Amino acid sequence: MGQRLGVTLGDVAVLAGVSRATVSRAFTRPEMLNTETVERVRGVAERLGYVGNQAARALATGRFGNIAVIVPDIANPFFPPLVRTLQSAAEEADLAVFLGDSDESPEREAKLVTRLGSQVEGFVLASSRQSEELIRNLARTRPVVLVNRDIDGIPRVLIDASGGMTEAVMLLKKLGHRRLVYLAGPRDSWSDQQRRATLVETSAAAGLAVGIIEVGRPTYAAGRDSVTAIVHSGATAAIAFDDVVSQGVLAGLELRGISVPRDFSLVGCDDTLAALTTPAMTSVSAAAAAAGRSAAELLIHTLKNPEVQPTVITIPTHLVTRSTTTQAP
Amino acid sequence: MGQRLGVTLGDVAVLAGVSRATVSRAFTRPEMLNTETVERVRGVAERLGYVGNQAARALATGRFGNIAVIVPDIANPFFPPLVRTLQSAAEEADLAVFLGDSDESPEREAKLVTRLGSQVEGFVLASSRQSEELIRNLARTRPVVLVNRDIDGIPRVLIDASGGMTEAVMLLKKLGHRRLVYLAGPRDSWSDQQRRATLVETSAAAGLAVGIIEVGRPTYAAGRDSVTAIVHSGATAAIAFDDVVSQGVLAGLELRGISVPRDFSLVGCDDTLAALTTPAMTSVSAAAAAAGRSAAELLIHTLKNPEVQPTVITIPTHLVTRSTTTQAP
DNA sequence: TTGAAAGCGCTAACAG
DNA sequence: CTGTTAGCGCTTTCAA
Repeated sequence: MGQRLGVTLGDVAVLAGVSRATVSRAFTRPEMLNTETVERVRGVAERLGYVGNQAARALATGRFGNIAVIVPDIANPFFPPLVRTLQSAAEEADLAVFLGDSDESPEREAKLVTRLGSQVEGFVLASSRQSEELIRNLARTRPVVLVNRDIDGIPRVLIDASGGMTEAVMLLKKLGHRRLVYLAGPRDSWSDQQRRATLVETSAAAGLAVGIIEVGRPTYAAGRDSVTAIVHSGATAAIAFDDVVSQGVLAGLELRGISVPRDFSLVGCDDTLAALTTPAMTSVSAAAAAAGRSAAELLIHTLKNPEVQPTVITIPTHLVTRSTTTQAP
Repeated sequence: MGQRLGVTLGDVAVLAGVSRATVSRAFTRPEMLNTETVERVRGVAERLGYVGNQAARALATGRFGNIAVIVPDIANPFFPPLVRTLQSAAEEADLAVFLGDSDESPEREAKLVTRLGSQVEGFVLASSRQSEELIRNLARTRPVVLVNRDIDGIPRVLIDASGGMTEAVMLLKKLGHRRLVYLAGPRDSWSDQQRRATLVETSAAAGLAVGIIEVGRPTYAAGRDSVTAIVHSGATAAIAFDDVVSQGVLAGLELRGISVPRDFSLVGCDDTLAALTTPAMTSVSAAAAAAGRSAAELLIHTLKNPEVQPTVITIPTHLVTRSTTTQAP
């Protein structure tokens, strides 16, 4: 059996000379009670250091006061700002947040979801790698908000990279580049699919050739190691899935004595690291912090109004031109 | 009253033709049961999609199956790798993890702790900004593991920067620098206190002058803005509280036309960003990922053996020499 | 405005 | 090996 581990509502009740129901109400429905009763009860509670037991409350109400955010890789610089604002917004609504890192694996993501499912009000799935079916099933159970995943009928916030990507292609064309490569990210990432598709279309429309190099998991090392393939491709400019990859490419290029932007132009994505490198990278903006806040607000709103139509919030992007793009050699 | 929101243990029980206790045991103590009973029960559970209710379990056992990790700023690149390994290790022990971001505020940290206190087994406080007293009180309640905070009697993992710092001072001396500055971080950070103290001592011993510039919250902007003070100080080399600050300084210096390392030498700390910059920064190593894993293991171990002596794990550091340190001008 | 009592879903003695 | 029973701490009808 569970053993007592702190001050309980009952303790407060006896000391305040009221019933347990009254103590409960003093916190959850003070307007039902005599003002002085509320004050007395709260005073006693304070003195005793009473902290409500969430588990018991959850059991009684069916509400947990928790949400979960799942990300593929918290070490990828895109996610920390997102998680940060998310948690901050959640805190304001008195929600605690579980963090799950799926390590880019759909299976681990699914496991996290079931593990957390029994103690959260709702989920924010950021860049979910799971199948649409699984996500739909989950969403039937409880509120789900997606970030950078586009599933009809489920509330979501999408960072629409197509704007920035298109600008990038146009810029590169104007600079005289004829042959580009896209350093593609994880295949089950919606962001990658969108970026890839935009790039292919826009390049075709602009009359530019575009090769695709799969780097898989978007890491610095993967970017650096893709340089061989880049050189092989004969391209004079590259657009990377994200800034981490892009930064790896930058390093790999320099390692080979290929100077950026003199010999080669480079565009990143997400603008997470771009301003920090030397030369500062041209990158597509991505407002991860804003996305986190929107996701939290969307979830909280859905929690309160379960019947609302699924909303989709689109965050537009643009190209931030810095020093890694210039005239084709 | 709470309303049923899913398949309960009772549902499984009737369908499997056993008591609820048996269903419970089929999951928590299968060795007590007939193998075939276990299989039958689990089969039924599976078919029904039964997922145990954590709140109820927690209420009955007093155990929650959750831990919390609190960080001052998840967007600071030191923490994501730490949180990542922490969560991964926790997952292996079937513990879910709450993430709290205190935004460098002791008050918010305290609030998070009380908010989460009623649903976690234990805490990992990373770079806690709280008073020693509060932490001691908390530790009386439930297991607490500290990261980069040195409180006697509480299990902790400390990244000991003194090794790397000392090497840095020695290197700079050898390179002919006579006057250094330390770009100091948050005052209530143990790491800062340790780095500051080491630097002052070592420099004195080495016969070098060392100025201290407070940058407060360790951000890129703060680092960049500290350059005026650096120039004023007359120093020829700087050691920064962390790589974020250091990177800001690097940018600020370049902005003023001060070339690193030609005109000025720079050492970062934590080695989070150092390898990524151009020029690559000399920095003190810091193994955040290892710290996260150790912290998780320490907490899990404490959870299982409540009576053990408080352990302290010290992670040594060293200087990683790259390109931002050279002969004094 | 307050109290009594039932119950949320699960676990753990204690019997058998 | 399995069932019965009594809670874990809280909320919420229902009555007073």
